[in-house]
Amino acid sequence: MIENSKILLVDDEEDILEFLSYNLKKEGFRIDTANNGISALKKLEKSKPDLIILDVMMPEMDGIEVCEKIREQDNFDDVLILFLTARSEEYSELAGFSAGADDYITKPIKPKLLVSRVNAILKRKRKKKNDGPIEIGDIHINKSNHKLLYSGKEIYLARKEFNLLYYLMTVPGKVFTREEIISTIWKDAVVGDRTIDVHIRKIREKIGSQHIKTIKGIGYKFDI
Amino acid sequence: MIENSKILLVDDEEDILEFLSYNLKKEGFRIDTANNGISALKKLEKSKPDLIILDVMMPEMDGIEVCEKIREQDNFDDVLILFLTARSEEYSELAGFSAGADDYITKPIKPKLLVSRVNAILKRKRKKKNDGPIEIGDIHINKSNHKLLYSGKEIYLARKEFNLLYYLMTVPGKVFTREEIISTIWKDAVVGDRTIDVHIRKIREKIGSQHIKTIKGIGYKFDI
DNA sequence: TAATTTTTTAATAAAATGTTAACTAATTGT
DNA sequence: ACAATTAGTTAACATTTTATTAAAAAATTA
Repeated sequence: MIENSKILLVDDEEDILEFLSYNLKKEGFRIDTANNGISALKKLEKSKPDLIILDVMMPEMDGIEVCEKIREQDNFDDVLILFLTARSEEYSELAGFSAGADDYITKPIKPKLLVSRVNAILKRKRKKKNDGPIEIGDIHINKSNHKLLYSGKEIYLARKEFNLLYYLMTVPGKVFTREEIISTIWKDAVVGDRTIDVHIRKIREKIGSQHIKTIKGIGYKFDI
Repeated sequence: MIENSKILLVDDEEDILEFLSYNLKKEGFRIDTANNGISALKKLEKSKPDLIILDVMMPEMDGIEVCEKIREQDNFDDVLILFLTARSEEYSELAGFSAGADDYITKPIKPKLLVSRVNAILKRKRKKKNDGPIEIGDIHINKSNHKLLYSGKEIYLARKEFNLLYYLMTVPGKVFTREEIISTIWKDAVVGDRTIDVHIRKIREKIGSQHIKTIKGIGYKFDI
């Protein structure tokens, strides 16, 4: 998926467009280019990029302005925007973020860094979606800092345990089938049914079994 | 810090409260709401938000007035205030700033822009506040003179070590993922994961390992 | 430029986590 | 009640992730 992502490059300097293009194409990205803000805004509709790499310094319409214009539109809410800035322009970091940028890279651009940043940002996009903190009764679970509070005290869960409990807590009361659980917690691995049981057991060991109910023949649910 | 920030939303329209709430919770913010100025002022004390998002147009007491009332109080000097205004109300921008607002967003609200504004404004606050010295228990770290005091005696850390420790200490208790660490400490180079381990080890060598905890599969945190 | 320090990497050891298999216990349908 | 099915438990084993070295590379200082 990441390799197939489409990227729109916007810069007034042809050299830089080529440099970026070359390095990103090599990684398997699909590339469109524009050499000014106006043209970028026009191309958006057709190109439907996943990510826009935008030079801050451009004549006529600067990157910040282009970014704001994009964010004003309804249909490009989730396009990612990455700024290119000169190293010195400290100011543009904050200005860029408040205009709605997702990240920035400083020039001079190092190919390796560019690629890893682009990969990271695209990966993050798909991950983010649903991982806000959840508070149910006495249990607070927070994915962003991997913390579980149970009656106010912190309890450590290993990663799989944590993800499993978090998943069950996303919809309290709903019975998650084993199939559902496996297909979200074990995205790219094949595991046996007993494996889930073992993890459930470990969770129960730590937070008691009053909240996690077994629905025999179906699956598990988190109950208040 | 940013992910865990608490935000108080104040609007008389239930729809908007819900819309804001949904989009900000998704990003990991803790949310409180109030549907008028009076109630907001009451909730302030208990809620202790980092940021207040305030609709300008509300019946009875408008946002400007609420903002002024907040700024009159002593204990909410550093709470951030962000206004929601209709696009047309040019006037309210000025009035808002002179009432003590930190930024404003025009309706209709674009989720992506909202989130990035909120992040930007919180980041700005943190930068201002937190580039200074941090004291946690026995450890004093000061970026401006690159000094670390541990139980009163000075300990020398190389630059990367220092920056890494400082970064972890900005939000004690928060687990920083390797990704987060790399994208802030290694802004301008691509390094392998083992590199972090080595730096962590060197820090532990100097200040002991009771404070810096490994959360396997996730990252590291500084604990009191 | 040489010397020194810092940073990164690579190889390997250690530790924690994750999975399975074999067995037991509980529940369900007949 | 009794078989059949499903879940729970445990400990061994496999896998993944981190810790530790030492040494190479890069950056800094003298």
